[in-house]
Amino acid sequence: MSVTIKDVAKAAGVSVATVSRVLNGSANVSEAATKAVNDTIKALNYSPNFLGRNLRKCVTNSILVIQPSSEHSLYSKIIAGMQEAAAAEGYDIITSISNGTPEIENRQLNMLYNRTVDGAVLLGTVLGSGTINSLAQNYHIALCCEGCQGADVLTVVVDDELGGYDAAKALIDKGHTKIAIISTLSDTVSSANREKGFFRALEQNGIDIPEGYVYRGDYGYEHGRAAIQQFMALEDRPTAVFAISDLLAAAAIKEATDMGVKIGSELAVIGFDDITWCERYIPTISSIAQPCDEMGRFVLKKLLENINGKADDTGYYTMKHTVMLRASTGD
Amino acid sequence: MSVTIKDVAKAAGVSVATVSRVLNGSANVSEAATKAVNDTIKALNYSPNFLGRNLRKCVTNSILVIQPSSEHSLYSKIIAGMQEAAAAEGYDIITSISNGTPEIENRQLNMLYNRTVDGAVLLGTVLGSGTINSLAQNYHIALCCEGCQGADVLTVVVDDELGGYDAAKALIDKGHTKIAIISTLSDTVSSANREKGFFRALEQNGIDIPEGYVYRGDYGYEHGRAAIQQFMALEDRPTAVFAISDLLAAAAIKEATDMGVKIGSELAVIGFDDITWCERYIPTISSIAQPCDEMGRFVLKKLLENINGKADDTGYYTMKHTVMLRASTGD
DNA sequence: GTGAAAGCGCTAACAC
DNA sequence: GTGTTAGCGCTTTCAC
Repeated sequence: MSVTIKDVAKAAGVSVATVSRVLNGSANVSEAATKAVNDTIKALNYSPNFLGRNLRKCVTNSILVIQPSSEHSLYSKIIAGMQEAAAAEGYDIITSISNGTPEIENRQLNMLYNRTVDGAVLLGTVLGSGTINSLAQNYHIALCCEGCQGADVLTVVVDDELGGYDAAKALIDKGHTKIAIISTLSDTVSSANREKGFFRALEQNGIDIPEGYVYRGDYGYEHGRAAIQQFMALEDRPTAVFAISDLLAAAAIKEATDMGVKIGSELAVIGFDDITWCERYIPTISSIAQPCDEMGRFVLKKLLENINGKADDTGYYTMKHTVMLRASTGD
Repeated sequence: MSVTIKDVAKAAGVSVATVSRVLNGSANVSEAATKAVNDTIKALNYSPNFLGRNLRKCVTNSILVIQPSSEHSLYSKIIAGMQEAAAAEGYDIITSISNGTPEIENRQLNMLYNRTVDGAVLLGTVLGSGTINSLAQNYHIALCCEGCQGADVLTVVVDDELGGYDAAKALIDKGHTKIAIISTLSDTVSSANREKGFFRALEQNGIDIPEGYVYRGDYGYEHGRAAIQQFMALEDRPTAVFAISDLLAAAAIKEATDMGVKIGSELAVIGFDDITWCERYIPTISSIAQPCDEMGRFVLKKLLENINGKADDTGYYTMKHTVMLRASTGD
């Protein structure tokens, strides 16, 4: 069917071994042979079949990245960083989308079992520590964006606690004392930590938070709207809101705007992640920016070190965020 | 290193052929043998190495999808449809991001050359017809979202011309006669067709369009803003705008809002694609919705038919859009 | 500097 | 119903 290394060898008048050597840039090949091989490769339009190569070498030079959704610019930016670091070492990144369901995520991990990839990075995984730890025993994996309590694997996340703290601090610095939070019922480490930081800042500043100022739903857009309905129905309305994700912040802004509440002056809103739409929204949304590019590059570099046996790092790394103040928190 | 089919055969007391038969659900295996094999597979925690299988069978059961960006919900939705159709036939989808640059797109096509995938779908490709046609001679590929003039390959797109027509028609039906367009200088088939449909609707309704009502830049957000600046500086301002993408529509809305122009009443805006943020934006954005899921399923089904030799379809298919009217075009 | 040959893990004739 | 074996395309040891 297609042209193989044998065809090249025959046409070039050398052995397959020599062709292979040229292909892999091996030292001991005469200049004449190298030229002959390269010429016939071009002439026959040959490209090596990686299935053969990979089978032989027991590596694939590709890394699987599983993301819950492909619509989240946070993930996109992190993956861009990964691609950069991967390319630098001759690796390919291939991505797949789990929809945030453990079944699909598990199915996609098959690529690890069947040796189609050399390792995997799980973005915002929904798997439990048991699964992850047993996985890590046989394969090279890393977590990014979302840690997993009790998982003993390479993990790279933003400092969620400090981010939550700084979000609250930004609101406090603007003079707010009636500060609400839109969080989630899910027990992800990231949201728990963002919450924790938020409450720490409030406590540290002697601000207490009435029960009605806390809304917990899930990550869906409707919950941002529902939160605002709850807050605005209170006798003593909050003047500022921290949403643990930008999507929830956008939803909150939308709902408040629809209710005639003026964002910025009457109600300050700050989100988390700094997704692309923050600066496109009306008004632009203040947020806590994750160092996406850096996180992506870092986790991939570390993972490749593990894969190549240069390290065996199961460290938990937190990276520094940036506070982005925009119109949604007023001038 | 890892457990192979041989190990399973030995442990189960059968030949590798029998194990392979069980693995592939082949008929002629006794119940006893099947049980023995399945038990040892479980006991040894065996999973087949696909590199071996794929090399032998000369197939990988995976399809590459190249997208310009992973931040565009249009692509995400289409890929979701593809994944559905692929899974139904036992295929995996793997995606990669080209950043809309031919160099990266070309590099990613290596997976086709080196037999890592059985075929590829190019979303919004930036490659020329020459490249695509020669590619199609040796590999199974399809285009989706964005056609390519002169490319003789399976193509699935929305009916851009009719979409542009209907967008203009929606504005005309609202009583507008001063209608501007934000388009692009790039020569993509999709934007050309959207424009064409737009002008056809205007002409058909006896509306002519002053030079200043046409803005052409690129797909970037800033261009939506620049367009509004151009329009609002005119003596005779337009009362409605068609933007050939939702991003440009959002930018236009943002700029107009910043200028104090009331969207909906003073200026109607309609976009194209119906990305997720259309219904989250303030105001919500009217748009022309592509039938993403259907397009994804369809193109993949067709591609797999080509791959499996059931067809050799290089057809150009256009799918029907839906007009979504929201707040940005007024009540 | 080069070639012969073994073998990576698997499937599919083919023989029984 | 089951086993033996060739071979997919490649790399790499081992001779020379």
